[in-house]
Amino acid sequence: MGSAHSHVPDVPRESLADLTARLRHGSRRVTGARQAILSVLRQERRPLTVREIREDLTGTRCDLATIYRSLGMLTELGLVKRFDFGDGSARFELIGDGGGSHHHHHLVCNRCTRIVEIDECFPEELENSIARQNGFQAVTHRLEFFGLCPECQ
Amino acid sequence: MGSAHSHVPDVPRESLADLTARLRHGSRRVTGARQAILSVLRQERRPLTVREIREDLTGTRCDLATIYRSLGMLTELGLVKRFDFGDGSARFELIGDGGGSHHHHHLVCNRCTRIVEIDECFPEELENSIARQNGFQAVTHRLEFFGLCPECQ
DNA sequence: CTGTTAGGCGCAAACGATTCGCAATAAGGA
DNA sequence: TCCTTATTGCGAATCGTTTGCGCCTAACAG
Repeated sequence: MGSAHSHVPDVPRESLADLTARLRHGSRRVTGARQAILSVLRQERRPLTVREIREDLTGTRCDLATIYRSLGMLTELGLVKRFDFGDGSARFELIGDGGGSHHHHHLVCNRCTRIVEIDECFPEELENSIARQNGFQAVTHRLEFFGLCPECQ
Repeated sequence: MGSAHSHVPDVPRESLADLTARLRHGSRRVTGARQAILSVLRQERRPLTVREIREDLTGTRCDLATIYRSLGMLTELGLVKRFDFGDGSARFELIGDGGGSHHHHHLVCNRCTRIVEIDECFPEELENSIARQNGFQAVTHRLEFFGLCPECQ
């Protein structure tokens, strides 16, 4: 399996330029803070808390409120997705461009909070069936897995 | 206290007496506040926020801190389960005794927050496979559905 | 029934995450 | 470069939840 520490840039990641282009496209200003935040999210490809993001900011010092506001805006623009692991703080992850594998879930270690991205998903047919049975529309789901990672067992 | 002969609705619900017995069994005191809280949870068979619980308390006035502490204790004892719908406030639901309706999920309306209990679950084999693939142990999941209920469409 | 006592309770203050108001600042276009 | 206005920083405000601390009372022995 992929090593844990060394960053594995084998996955196509959008360049910062592309990201800021998407910002402009959303008629938002490309500010230092936003570039810095995007840069952090782009390097760590996993959901980060606001505090983690701030600590990862190199050089650019940035107010928490600004990070919150930026993440809110980036989420609205669809550049970022918000996850909730139930520990009281939201996490934010950069989601790839265009049609790609947007939707995914996570497997979180209960002890060390190591996070693994999971591609398996709740069966679509079953979800549709649930929606139909209850007369609901536009049904989505929130799904996360928790357990003990190999190192913590 | 010897109530409960009025027409208690449908689904088999543990009596308050049974519940308090379980409290005693956990060597916890059976106080007025706890009985009141259990009573509320027993009537509304859905995850309730702390604020909802307090508003549903009839007669017994009860401090928020007490409700939080009681729910924490009841959760530890396994009488209550905590759910998180990602709206910032935790919900608590009474879970039946022994073999009953333990594990289940919810379908929540995005507009009116109406909640439907869902019995369908993430396929166990798939979950095991995910655990195995990643070397995790004791894997569980958190799964909730969101959509628009019939009335809100 | 009464006294003892440790677990519970109410209240207020503390907390951590997130949001808001407002004046100062800096993108981006003219 | 100048101007307009989105954005930032800072402090204060919110919100849900937790905690410290005396007072109170359920549980139990006598």
